Amino acid sequence: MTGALLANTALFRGASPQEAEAMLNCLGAVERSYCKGERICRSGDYMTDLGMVLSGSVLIQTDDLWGNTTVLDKAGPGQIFAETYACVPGEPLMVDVVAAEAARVLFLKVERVLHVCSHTCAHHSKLIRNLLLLSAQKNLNLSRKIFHTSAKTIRGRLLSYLSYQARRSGGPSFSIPFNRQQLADYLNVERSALSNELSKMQRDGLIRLEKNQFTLIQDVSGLSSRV
Amino acid sequence: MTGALLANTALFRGASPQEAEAMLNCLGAVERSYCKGERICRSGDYMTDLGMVLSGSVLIQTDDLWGNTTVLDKAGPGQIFAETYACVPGEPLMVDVVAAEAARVLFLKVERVLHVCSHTCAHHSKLIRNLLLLSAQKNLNLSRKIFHTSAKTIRGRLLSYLSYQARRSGGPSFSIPFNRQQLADYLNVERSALSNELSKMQRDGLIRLEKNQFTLIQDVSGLSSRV
DNA sequence: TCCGAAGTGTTGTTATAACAACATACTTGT
DNA sequence: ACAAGTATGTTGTTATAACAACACTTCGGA
Repeated sequence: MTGALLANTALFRGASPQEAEAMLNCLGAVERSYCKGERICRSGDYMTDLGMVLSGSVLIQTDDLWGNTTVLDKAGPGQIFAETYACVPGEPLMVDVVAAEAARVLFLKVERVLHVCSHTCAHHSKLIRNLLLLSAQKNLNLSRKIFHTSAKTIRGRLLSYLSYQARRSGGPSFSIPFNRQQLADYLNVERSALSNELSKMQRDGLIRLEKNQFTLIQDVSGLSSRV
Repeated sequence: MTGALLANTALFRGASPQEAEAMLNCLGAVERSYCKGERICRSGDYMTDLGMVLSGSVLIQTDDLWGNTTVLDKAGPGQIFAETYACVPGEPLMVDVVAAEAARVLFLKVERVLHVCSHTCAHHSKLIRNLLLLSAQKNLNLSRKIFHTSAKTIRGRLLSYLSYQARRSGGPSFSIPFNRQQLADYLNVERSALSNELSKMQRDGLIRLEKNQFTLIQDVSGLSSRV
């Protein structure tokens, strides 16, 4: 029954529902259920398994030195978490994982994922490639975030981010997947300061915006080519 | 002759020099030489190969919207670069790679790395695991940098970074692998402001420092446990 | 239709970091 | 031992973002 769900995940992509389900044995799969708010992994834990959300959702969060909790990420059905830590033995978890709502989680032993057991597991090697792909993609996302937050000013960060979105959309007009608060969090700035700067940029004729729809004006001749 | 070098790299770890060299055929290896300053990869390129530095060194750098060049990383003999992009088809390079000095670079087709060719390649599957490990490690490094630069104040960033270093060293005294400028770059702040804040923190009795040797005072009772 | 909640924009004040400029170490080669 | 260069710390000024407080808009129920 979980096979159908698994076959649709990025991790098991390429396997049929039957094949996916059949692999679970090799992978030391264990399923657990959690109540809303329950802690699934705790900062400092050493992970030997990666987690895959089967139902509900989990939050990846961290408490800073002063006890403020920040949500870093959210994983829903079919998405995996803690896989990075599980892949690097001896590296303690730097975050907490808690259930955002009632959730079922499947834990897979990374050791078993990485070492092809026998020829009965047809898609095992595809599984490893999928995991590498996920890791590389996460890598790029992290790099991009660092890239977009490296500018000192809010305007600089916005231009970096918006230029990227424009390039990715293939034109000067595009919409972004964040609301203002989320964009502020992503760029690591204050929401109200962000709103303020967006207004100024519109007044300065750099952009036009309507809700989440942006247009980059003045394709800053000569600048846009490289960045 | 390159076998001995290869066998010592993180990517080929586990293979003997002979085995490593023998694998090069399967991997579509091509060696290229570059003069100092020569551009090896250009922002926007689509990578099908990962690069491994055989000799010399290369810089991973980026030009921002205003043309300022920032060095993001440096790769020396045995280290690889652009592997993340090569692992995610269709994702254009966001950085430039240039030779920091005269350099020889080995390019390996990621497609060939990921797909085990035949049983003659004994360590091919180990190679994939090595690549995944490298990717996961890079991931953690990026996450840590984001983590340490998420605080709004310089002091907050320093406390985050220094607490981590203390935890990792297993005690309140430790030395760091950065000079002031490098630390400032890492934390994304101004060098002189960093120096200033370090002095203040010492005056405030939070830390003691002597060159790159730090001691965290007042193991901030109650706070340290989680972070 | 009205209410409340969430999202967004605006403004003024305050805290903070960037910046510039310089003084003081500390290296390193000759 | 000296000079030149690099690294680091110090200070005052200025630019900028955080913060707080509020007005305005959507939007989705009740």
